[in-house]
This record gives sequence, structure tokens and C-alpha cells, in this order.
Amino acid sequence: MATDPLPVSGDSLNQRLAEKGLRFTSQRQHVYEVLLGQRDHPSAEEVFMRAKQSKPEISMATVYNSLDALVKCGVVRQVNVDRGATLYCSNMNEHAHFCCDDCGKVFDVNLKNSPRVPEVDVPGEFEVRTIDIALHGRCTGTCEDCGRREAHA
Amino acid sequence: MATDPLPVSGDSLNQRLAEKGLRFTSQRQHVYEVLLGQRDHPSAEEVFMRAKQSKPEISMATVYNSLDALVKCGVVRQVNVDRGATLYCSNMNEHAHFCCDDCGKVFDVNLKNSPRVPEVDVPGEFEVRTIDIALHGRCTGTCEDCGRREAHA
DNA sequence: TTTCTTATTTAGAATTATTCCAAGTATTGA
DNA sequence: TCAATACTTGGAATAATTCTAAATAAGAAA
Ligand SMILES: [Mn+2]
Ligand SMILES: [Mn+2]
Ligand SMILES: [Zn+2]
Ligand SMILES: [Zn+2]
Repeated sequence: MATDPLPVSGDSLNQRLAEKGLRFTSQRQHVYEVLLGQRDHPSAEEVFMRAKQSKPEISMATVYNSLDALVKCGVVRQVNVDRGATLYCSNMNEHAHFCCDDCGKVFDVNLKNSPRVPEVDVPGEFEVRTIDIALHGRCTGTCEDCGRREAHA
Repeated sequence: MATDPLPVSGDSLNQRLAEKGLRFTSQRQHVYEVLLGQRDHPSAEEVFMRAKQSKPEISMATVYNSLDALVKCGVVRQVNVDRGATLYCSNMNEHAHFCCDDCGKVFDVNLKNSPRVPEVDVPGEFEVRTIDIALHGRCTGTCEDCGRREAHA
């Protein structure tokens, strides 16, 4: 599916961070660029490995910090689909996630137009901010990884 | 919200397990009863503590095994809302989860009638089996725990 | 029943995922 | 330019889950 046509970048990221009282740093920018560079659903560990390629001195702690900062300022979302590591998604369009229980890969799926968001009966004492929709099942197509539960993407 | 009016029990659990080639054991039954006895959203650790009260010899590994077995045979669902431990829900009615980002508690919320399930555009190569809907926000009501992120329920 | 086969349980070790820490460094704003 | 504070870092610590190998229980067959 189409990913965000307007990913935040440069000064814009700076602003987004500032709005939340967070500072703009080269590490945060770099982590964000890593996410934009390959728009799949990597774990913190995977982001760390990609980030090190062009910034070998970055630390795991900073990757976690940066991911948290990016999530807080709304340019990245967390994806929790199973018992494994949290994944990160840089597509901020409204979409759901399909997770293959067989190969573990996560894919974006579009929500159909109209009432995009499921109609929920939320008691008054709850203030809803975000809604995460996760579909589970199997990818039946040409997934060469299906069958082994290791390979994530 | 109302929890499942027909929780599986006794022979019925036996059958459900058998259908999946799993054996009925006193541990699995006990773990299931623990979940039915307090229908909130405990973590494996929490289930372990509750289970030990009336069956002190049960082990953590068995709790994980039992929870997995119960999930596999469809009488319990897993709930993954954040970076923390996986939670377990014994309410098998169709419902969504509200997770308070402040106090961490998870509550069941009803999906409105009509198209209960969100309309998603799933590419042909995916076979959807289950859909999980998680709402995030804050409980604004009389939550005495709100403000500290420890206490889960 | 008795026996055989295989699944399950158990305690504890091992792994994985994430958070915490203390010291040095960068950023902000006065 | 300086002080205050946020951020980064490597490594230790913790939390969550999985793995292991030996003992036990369950189901099927005889
Ligand atoms: Mn996504
Ligand atoms: Mn529930
Ligand atoms: Zn697959
Ligand atoms: Zn709350």
C-alpha cells in the first residue's frame, strides 16, 4: 500500500520534537531517516543495525531513546503484534497491520473509506487517543519465508 | 462489559484441547479456572501468582505452556498492547481493548453492532483469521492508580 | 490391566528485549 | 558566554520468555 506522502523531515522534525519539549539531535534525525529509508516494520534491534551502517557510533540505548522520541512527537508508530519485540512503523497514514502468524512478517493494509475507525462503545470515563488494528492470519501468496517463524520483515 | 456467558469448562475444555491434539491436564484446567475466576487481563506472571495460591507446585514454564494451549484451542486470547508483558483475556465475546497509557490498565469495550469488524482492504494473498482492536488513551474517571505506570489490571 | 509411546511438567539455565545508570557531551536560552 | 538541562553512551541490571533434560502423566495398543 502507499506509504505516507508527506513524511516529516529536517526542520519539520525539529518542530515536531520541539512541540513536545524534545530536542532535535543528529541521532534522532538519523534514526528517523533510517526508518524512512526502508519503510517496513523493523524492531529496535533491526533499526540499530541499519543505523550503525552509516553512523557506527550510535548506541542501542540511543536507538530506544530516539524511537521513543519519534513516537512521542507523532512521526512514528509502535506496532505490538505478538510476544516478540515491539516493531516500528513510519507510515502515519491511517492503516491497519496484517501479521502473518507463520512467517511473522507485518504488512500495512488499508482501512476502507467511510467509517474508517471501528465503531466502539467507549464508556464515558475513557478518553481515546489512538486506535490500533491488527489482523492475524497467514500470507498465502508468494512468501518464501512462510513456514519458518524466524525471518521478520 | 459483560463477559462470555458461556465459558468453556470441564469436559468441554477437554474437547477443545483434543480438537487441537492437545491433552487435558489438571494444570491446564487450573490455569483456565484461574482466568475465569478473575476476568481481567493478567500477565503470565500474574496468572502464575494466582495459580500458585491453590496449586503451589505449578511452575512458571507450565503457566506459559498452559496459556499457549488455551490460546491455541481458542478459549483464551492474548492481548498485546505495549512493550510490557503479554496479557491474557478469557472473554471470548467479540470485543476490543482499551489500554490506559497512564495507569496501564486494560478494559474490555464493546464493538457496536452492525459491521462489528472494521472494513479492511486485505490483499488477496492474506488469509485473515482474527482481528485485534486496541484503543489507547487515558481513563479519566475514578482511577486511583492513574499517574503511576506500575499497577496493571 | 500392562505396556508402549508420546505429551507434559518441572526447576533452572539461557536468551531476548528493554530499561537503568553514571559520566561525558550537546543544546537551549538567559 | 555560561548555566541549566537534555541527550548520548557503554555497560550493567532487569524483565519477559524460551529452552533443556529428566521425571511424570496421559492415551493408545495389546
Ligand atoms: Mn505500518
Ligand atoms: Mn478482554
Ligand atoms: Zn507469511
Ligand atoms: Zn488509568
